[in-house]
Amino acid sequence: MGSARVTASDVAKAAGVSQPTVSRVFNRSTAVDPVKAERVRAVAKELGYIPNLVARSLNSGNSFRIGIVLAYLKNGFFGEALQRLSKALNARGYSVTVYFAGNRSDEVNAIVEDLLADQVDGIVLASISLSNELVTRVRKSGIPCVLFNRGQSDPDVSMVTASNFEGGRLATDFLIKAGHRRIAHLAGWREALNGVDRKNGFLAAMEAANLKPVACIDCHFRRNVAMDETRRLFASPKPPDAIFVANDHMAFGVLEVLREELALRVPEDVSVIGYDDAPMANWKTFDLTTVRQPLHRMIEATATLLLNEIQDNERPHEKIEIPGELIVRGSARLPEGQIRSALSASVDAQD
Amino acid sequence: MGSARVTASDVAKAAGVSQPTVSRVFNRSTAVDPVKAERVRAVAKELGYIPNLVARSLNSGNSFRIGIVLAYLKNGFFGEALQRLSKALNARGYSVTVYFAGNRSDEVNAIVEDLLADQVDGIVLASISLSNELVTRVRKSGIPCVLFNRGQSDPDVSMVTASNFEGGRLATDFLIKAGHRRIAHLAGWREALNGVDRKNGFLAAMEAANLKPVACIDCHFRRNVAMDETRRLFASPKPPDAIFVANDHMAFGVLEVLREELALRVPEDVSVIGYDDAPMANWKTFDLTTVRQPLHRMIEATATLLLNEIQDNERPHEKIEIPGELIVRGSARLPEGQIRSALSASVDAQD
DNA sequence: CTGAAAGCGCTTACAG
DNA sequence: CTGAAAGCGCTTACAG
Repeated sequence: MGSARVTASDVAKAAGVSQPTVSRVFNRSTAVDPVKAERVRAVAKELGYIPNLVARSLNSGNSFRIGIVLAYLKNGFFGEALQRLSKALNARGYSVTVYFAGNRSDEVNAIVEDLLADQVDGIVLASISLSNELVTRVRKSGIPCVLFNRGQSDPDVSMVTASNFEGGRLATDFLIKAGHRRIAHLAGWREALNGVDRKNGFLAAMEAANLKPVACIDCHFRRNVAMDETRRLFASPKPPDAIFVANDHMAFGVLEVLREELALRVPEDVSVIGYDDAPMANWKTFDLTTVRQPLHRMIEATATLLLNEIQDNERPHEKIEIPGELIVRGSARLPEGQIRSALSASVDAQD
Repeated sequence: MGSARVTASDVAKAAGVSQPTVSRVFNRSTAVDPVKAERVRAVAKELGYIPNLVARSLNSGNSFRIGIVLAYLKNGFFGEALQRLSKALNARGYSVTVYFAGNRSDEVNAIVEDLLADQVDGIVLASISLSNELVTRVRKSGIPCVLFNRGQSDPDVSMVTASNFEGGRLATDFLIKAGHRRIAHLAGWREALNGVDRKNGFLAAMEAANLKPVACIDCHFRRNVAMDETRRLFASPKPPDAIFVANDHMAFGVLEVLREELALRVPEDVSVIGYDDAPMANWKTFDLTTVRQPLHRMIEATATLLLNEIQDNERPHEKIEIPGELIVRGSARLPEGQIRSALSASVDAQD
């Protein structure tokens, strides 16, 4: 219970070897006589010895800890991302410490100090709404860092994003092919490349089809704003007949306004497409056609990229774009001849 | 950039004092001559010195890290809990490392080893579905530990829960007062005291009113199971006219079945009450009457309890119950004369 | 393959 | 108030 933890020296004494030999058995840096190694392992197990990672950190210079900085976790997407990232990094021998950052300048300072004090080996910046100041400060620290799902034009950082431009185009093309001509876009946040790219994909698709957007409005990725803008759109003389929304979270709000307040039918009166394929998107309540963020592959790419940079600090920065996929459900009209994905039913398994 | 980190010795040299003096300035263990202290701080700032917490850990025996063990983060409740807990502990000088535990025995072993290797000062076990084996192993490790929102009958651990029994009674009384007589309960998970207490509150309220439950079914806190059981209930000759559901996540599924599949009106045909006041409960789409978990106070209690145990390992274990609150929205009929809470509109602010 | 030695960057008695 | 010294539990050249 309160008894002092077993150390390598305790094991060494009990096994009749030197402490460094015990160390070698556990970090396999050098070959050890198999017989002795076996004995050490047996004694260690008996005594309940577990190497102290703090001590290892101090002289190896590696803490085997990764800091992940988030803005909030209400959006289920980031919760899942955190869980998967944590598992992926654990599997590679790292533990994950979380830091929640507001956007106030003093908070940014505090977070950066914490990351440095904690000696993390690498950092994942994982929320769209993290300030550029934070990114800059982290870069200056020299600690390897990857932006997850948060593009930035600055070429001097590694990042992993979904191919948001392509996704925006995919969604918009789908609406156009279904015969929609009056299409609006409720966009993300102009400060986040993420949303900007989706918007640009939307605009490109519209232009290619010679269509003018009914509207294209920055909603800051906020549900309430998207709901207000929807009300406004439908208060106008010529409302849209289709809306591409920059993420699912906002799209759920849009659906609510359309159905509950405006008594419109979806998709008969209005088609709606979201972005993310959040866990709730396949609930019958929403049945949302959306662009899936390939989370699993994004996480793997992030973990791999980060560990590569940790191993080789001189490594050039990389940008990895993971292509998305349109998940067809009931909230948007189908193009001539197209049938629904068979996907929606199978995804709910884990909840 | 790649340059070596500034150490206390560097600062000492530049400030013309000894290294321990620098240390004293930063950990305020002993008084230091104010003039020198000022000089040290100035030099430290100039050189960008930040004390290395890993080194401090090694000899102080405190890592200033807390491990929080979770099962999953899809449920927004835990995401928010994690965020708040992290902030609360950060404010007290601790960083938070996350560990995701499955229920397989080998996973449990791995997690416990990781927690020990990482030298966390304390542990929060924060998911209903964590195995008892994990709890036992953690307790045996002697590391201070608090169960968050996961009751257990074993008196030998500290825990913080909402008063689930009271909450269950509160919800059920409300239904009874509104005139319901055919009430069913879709329960949580018999292995989790959490759900069991809610169920017992339900049963107590029913008995006090001389009512027999139409049904009382274990749904494992799983949305899909709750949906299936709802279908089954309404396929029976005498279905319920009110359902108390053990958490909001399941209640959302119940509402979906009632409205979309069975074309029933809520609350005219059936009243529904959930539990948690999850962020989505106040969306018009759901408008769910529910028992709010007082998350903020639960988090504060958890942080305080844990730090108390860290400071005094001999401290007797405590169980803290935080009373809940019924949030009245549109999914349940109102008792004679009662009016809706004015709350639902004000909560959405942050999303 | 292996032990003695030095050292990672701090904290903390111990003298003064 | 402050410096010299020892030590936290490991890893890693260095000899052998």
